Amino acid sequence: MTHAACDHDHHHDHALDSNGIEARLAEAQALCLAAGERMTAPRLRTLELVLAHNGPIKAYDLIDRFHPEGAAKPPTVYRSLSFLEQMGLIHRIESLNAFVACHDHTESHSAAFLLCECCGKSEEVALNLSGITQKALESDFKVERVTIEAKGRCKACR
Amino acid sequence: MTHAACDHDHHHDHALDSNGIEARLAEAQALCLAAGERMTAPRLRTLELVLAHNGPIKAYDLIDRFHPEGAAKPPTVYRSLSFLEQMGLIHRIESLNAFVACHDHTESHSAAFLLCECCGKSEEVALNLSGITQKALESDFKVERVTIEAKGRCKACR
DNA sequence: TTGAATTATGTTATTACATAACGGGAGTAG
DNA sequence: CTACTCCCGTTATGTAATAACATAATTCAA
Repeated sequence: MTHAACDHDHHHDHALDSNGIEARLAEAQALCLAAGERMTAPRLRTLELVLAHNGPIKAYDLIDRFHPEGAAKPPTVYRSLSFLEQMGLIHRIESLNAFVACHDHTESHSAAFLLCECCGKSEEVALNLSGITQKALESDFKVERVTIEAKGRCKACR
Repeated sequence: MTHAACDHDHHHDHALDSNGIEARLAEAQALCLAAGERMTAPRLRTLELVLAHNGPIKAYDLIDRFHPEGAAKPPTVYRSLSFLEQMGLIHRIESLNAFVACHDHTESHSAAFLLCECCGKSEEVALNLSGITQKALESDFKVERVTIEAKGRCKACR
């Protein structure tokens, strides 16, 4: 982790082990199958790298890690990321220019994120959108997507 | 406006006239004076351009417009933008990589934005943060800043 | 099962967004 | 006056994302 604005260690990890990743990849494949979409090799590889990283990861880090030796070309990864995002398998974090695996497949698509500026990890929380929905209504504004990102310090980094 | 994903016109404007801009610039100068900060020429020019634009504007558009002839250097504008943001005079819109003048000097710094994908304009709304605050509390997460951006269609573009 | 349409990938190049680093000048406190 | 701090101009580079076009894989209908 290259985030350290502090001196403590950042090993309060929940990283998925390889079994966990395999399981998530299998779920993702099933989901695509059900949706009539193709989970191709580069898409799967991209998702694997996102899952393996413990927190939001940058597109160019994915590009660097994509092949055992040498980097991928940017469009390969960016196209995969777009697809995965459309499928609801990952989220883009706007305020970080980064991507994180979706951890809440259940809900009505509007997640919020708690982003630790110290350790770089994120927590996805389901949020009631009533506030912004109400304001939009008052302005006769039709909301399509909502981005909610809170930056600060997580429990372990306080 | 180069946003048109539609064919109607986008002249539902509230652009400030030059008097309005002058007034806002004077306010800004007063605010800096009160804060013991310097409102220098490049900062004032940057703010002027942001105010003159009717909606979020990109840094490189500011760079292009900075001088009557020829562009400014990026650091000139980015430094000014940082300063203006710290002073609460402008907001950065994360999901657009763009900047907009702050329209609500009164409140406890957490604005939300309604961003029209059709005409490119934004509306700043004051929002109660109870939802995310509550979630953060549950996770023992210390929130520093919150980004809330809703994309969709404004009243005039429905 | 062949071939046309669609969808996805590979590749090159470019565009867009943002900051590092350094030298110099203007304001200011001792 | 001078040391200090803050800000600016400039060059260079770093980082993020997409345009455009060629090729390959998959699908589906005839």
